[in-house]
Amino acid sequence: MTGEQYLRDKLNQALQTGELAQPGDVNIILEKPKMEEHGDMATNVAMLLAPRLRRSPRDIATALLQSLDLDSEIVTKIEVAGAGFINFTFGQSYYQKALLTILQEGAAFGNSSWGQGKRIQIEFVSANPTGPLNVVSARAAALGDVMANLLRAAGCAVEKEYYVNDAGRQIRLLGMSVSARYMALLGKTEPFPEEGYHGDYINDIARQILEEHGDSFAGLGTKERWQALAEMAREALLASQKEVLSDYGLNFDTWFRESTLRDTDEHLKVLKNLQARGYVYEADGAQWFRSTEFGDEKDRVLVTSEGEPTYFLVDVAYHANKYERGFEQLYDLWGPDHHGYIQRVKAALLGLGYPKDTFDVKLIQQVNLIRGGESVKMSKRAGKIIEMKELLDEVGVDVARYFFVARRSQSPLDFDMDLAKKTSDENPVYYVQYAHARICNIIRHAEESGIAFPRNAPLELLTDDAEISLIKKLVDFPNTVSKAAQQMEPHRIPTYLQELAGSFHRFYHHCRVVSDDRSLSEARLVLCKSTQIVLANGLALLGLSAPERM
RNA sequence: GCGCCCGUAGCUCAACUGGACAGAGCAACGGACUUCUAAUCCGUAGGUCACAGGUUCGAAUCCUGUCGGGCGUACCA
Repeated sequence: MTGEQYLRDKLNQALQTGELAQPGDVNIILEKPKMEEHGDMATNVAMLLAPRLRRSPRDIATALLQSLDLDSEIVTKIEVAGAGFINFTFGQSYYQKALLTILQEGAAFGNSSWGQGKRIQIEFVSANPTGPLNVVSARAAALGDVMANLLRAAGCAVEKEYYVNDAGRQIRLLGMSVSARYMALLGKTEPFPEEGYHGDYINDIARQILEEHGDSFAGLGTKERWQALAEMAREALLASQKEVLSDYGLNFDTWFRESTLRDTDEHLKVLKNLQARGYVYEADGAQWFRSTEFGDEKDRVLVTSEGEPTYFLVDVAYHANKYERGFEQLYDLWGPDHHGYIQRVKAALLGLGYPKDTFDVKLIQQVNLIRGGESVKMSKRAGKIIEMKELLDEVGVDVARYFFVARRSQSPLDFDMDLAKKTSDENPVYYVQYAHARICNIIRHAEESGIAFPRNAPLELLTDDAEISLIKKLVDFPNTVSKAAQQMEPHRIPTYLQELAGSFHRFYHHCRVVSDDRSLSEARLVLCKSTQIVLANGLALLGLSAPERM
């Protein structure tokens, strides 16, 4: 049991039995004070009760302490401070023993059961298979993967999904684009589509198809050629997307194809469902959804006047399909240019009767690549994009993932290529990894010096400030992980790891681990091992390697 | 015009969702390698939390307005 849980239980007990007994629930907030003088854990519960009890916060705090029954081994100091905070200080033995929990739980340390096995699906990247993945996809990929890891650690049953838009207009354009290039390679002219794809990769694909299949497509009718080439190009691009993501350490549980919805007319069933519920009307020859009834700005078209189902309708069917597969909570990660689209999807899902607040969209803000102090302009239309693969080749997987995850996802990100490429102290990734490698080295050195890892180390010897503050940081890990999961804020993990690594490096310089004092060496080895576990667990959540040597 | 996101140290970002004196890294300056890795550590300096009101015991955080930056506002996907 963590110290926080212990205090929470005791406070609840005091609030139910003592003179301050409360009829209603009191939401007790316990948190780690910023300043060390304020102890290890503080609560503002007295201030929250003050208006209800019509007594001063300090007065309530004092009374509360009377009915609070705490083990003096665990909590060594309690005080009422400031406007009415109650500050608790844990004893050194509490912290020393906490190390045993870390060793015991190992790779599971940091996990919690908060999610209670809730079935969650998180869908991200989902780029059209009409081109290579770009750096924005790389950011979404890192964030989605880490969010999934966090939710899993918090006890949810999470699946990662990639939605493949393998049907519709953009695929037709892809086929026409490739076809134009293919014919050009054969010396024949075919007009390039107005809104076609201009990137060099289109040419590469055309050339590859020519090499593998010769000129056999030239003899087909135009439409047949377009379709055949569209399919081949689509599958080739999809395969290369999968490859890049896999190199990135990201493997999706499901690749869901839009065509499976269209093939089974699932979008039409959804349309009927919405009609049956009275949310569809006809105007100007099109079928409209009354999304304004659910707070959207205007109603939205489901079927065009030409009789074509809109992307929106298929997308609604897709999300309905997710629910039908048994997921209780859906998350999508979208680019900032789609924010206007959120409301209408939510509206449609409510219209279909799915529970409120079970579908949420996290917007991932754009990525600004900085090279030589200047931002690199990207233009999709001109085919000038920075490919994810280029980025990974240049800076490596660990650095890329770390940089993307270290910032709040809703803030635009300046990605400094020059900084990312530096293998020096300016680069924060190595700071954390170095701490891990350093510990591995200490443990190796201890073994060489004849000190095996101790079964029962005298942990009470760990009393130095540097040692205790390192342990405090370690003990905070589970709390950090579950907060990050609950708020869907991956950036908390890099921030935490940065601080933990700092605590460790400070300890390293202040306290020699392997020394003539065998007992002390053993105790410090346990501290090192515990730190190693937490660093490794944290790096694993981020999908980064935990190097044993650097 | 309307809607969403953002504005914190010279730069890149935190601040546990309303808590106590706003913290890190980089850059600058000054120190520490005969030691378990100096990819490290110690110290100095750096702030009107964009601005103005409001809400309350208490605001970087909530509400209103203003100013800046980004994005969106299709019977496209």
